Amino acid sequence: MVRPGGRSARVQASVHAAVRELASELGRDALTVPLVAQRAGVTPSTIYRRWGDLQVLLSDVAVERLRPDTTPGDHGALPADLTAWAEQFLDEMASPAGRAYIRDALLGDPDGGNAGQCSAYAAEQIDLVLTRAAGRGERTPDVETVIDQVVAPMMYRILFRPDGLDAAYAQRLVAGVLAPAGDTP
Amino acid sequence: MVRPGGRSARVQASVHAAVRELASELGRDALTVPLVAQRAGVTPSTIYRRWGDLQVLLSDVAVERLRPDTTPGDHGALPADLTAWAEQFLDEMASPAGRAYIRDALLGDPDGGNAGQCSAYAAEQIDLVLTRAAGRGERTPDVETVIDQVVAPMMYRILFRPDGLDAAYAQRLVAGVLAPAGDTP
DNA sequence: GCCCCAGACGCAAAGGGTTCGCTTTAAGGT
DNA sequence: ACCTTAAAGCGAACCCTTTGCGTCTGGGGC
Repeated sequence: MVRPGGRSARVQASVHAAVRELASELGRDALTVPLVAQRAGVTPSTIYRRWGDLQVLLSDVAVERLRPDTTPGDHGALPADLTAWAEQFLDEMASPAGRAYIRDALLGDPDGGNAGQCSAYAAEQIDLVLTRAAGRGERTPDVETVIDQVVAPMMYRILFRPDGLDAAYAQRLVAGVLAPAGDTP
Repeated sequence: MVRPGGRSARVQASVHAAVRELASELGRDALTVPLVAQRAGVTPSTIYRRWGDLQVLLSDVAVERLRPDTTPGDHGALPADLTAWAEQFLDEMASPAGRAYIRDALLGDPDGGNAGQCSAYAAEQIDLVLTRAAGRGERTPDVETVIDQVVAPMMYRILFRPDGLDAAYAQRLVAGVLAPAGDTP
């Protein structure tokens, strides 16, 4: 059990900070548990006991970094809102840093909880955009539909086909999910 | 440079075989480089030099296992062909073993080549199904469209949302990509 | 406000995985 | 048949990982 205000919390914060610092100083591949422990002012065994593995620790830190830090902008209409969000999402996730975080989040993930959290972040953002549009009286697709037809294709290509991803692709996906019926010849 | 018929090829085959054997005997998590090396009749340093890392080696083996071993069945019509293929794909990939292979393939993948190979396998199968349908005179969607709207959503859910995946989901995705226009109220 | 106890951390040693320089072998070309 | 070169074998040093035990923090009960 993690005690929110006690020593455990201090150790966790210190270790997470050490990971972020060292990752930016030495590069992600140079990280080792003893190195992180030293920077955090902690013994390696503490990290091994709490996280079990460097990959699990990196997964934890990655999920923190994948949490969106801004709410989707309001451009007055659903197509503009969703397009802007998708473009920003793709831009962040397709970058080398974004890819590394996604891989780390998926990697050291014993029960799939971290990956599920990432998906939940995107779902929240989309739900916010769709709810706002519905409040304006616009017809909106389902959140699941947007995830299937916009988020999933972007993620698939980020993970499996690193080439040829740009804002135009995000625009096409959004246009596809918002098109009521076959106006994409 | 890998010499196809020489000692390098024998070593590679021997190491790959050792990984498969030990993975089924001891479990995937019990694998270590020295263990694999001993079973393969090779020194550990050989594996480290060639693959650099246990994860890279596992990625190599995983891609081999993700290669489809059967050609998609011919059911006489595109909807039936594509549905059958998607159901089988989802079934194989969503299983615990399939998930483990996908993770391994993505993880130890320095340049993204292995992941790209996985995607290429699926694209080949889909292209075969679509080409056959086009030969019958049926109207067919683009391969890229099928990947975006069928393969990508399945993969996304396999990786990020381990729950609630069944054949019905695959059927819905295929129905969606084959529907000419908004007949999914 | 004090005491108690479960859980977490520090410490240190043993074991095993990883790296690296050097040597040896084998495949392919001349 | 010889030469060139890339890859594998070998061994030692280094570092990461694991584990048991003692100590300490901090929350809950009295």
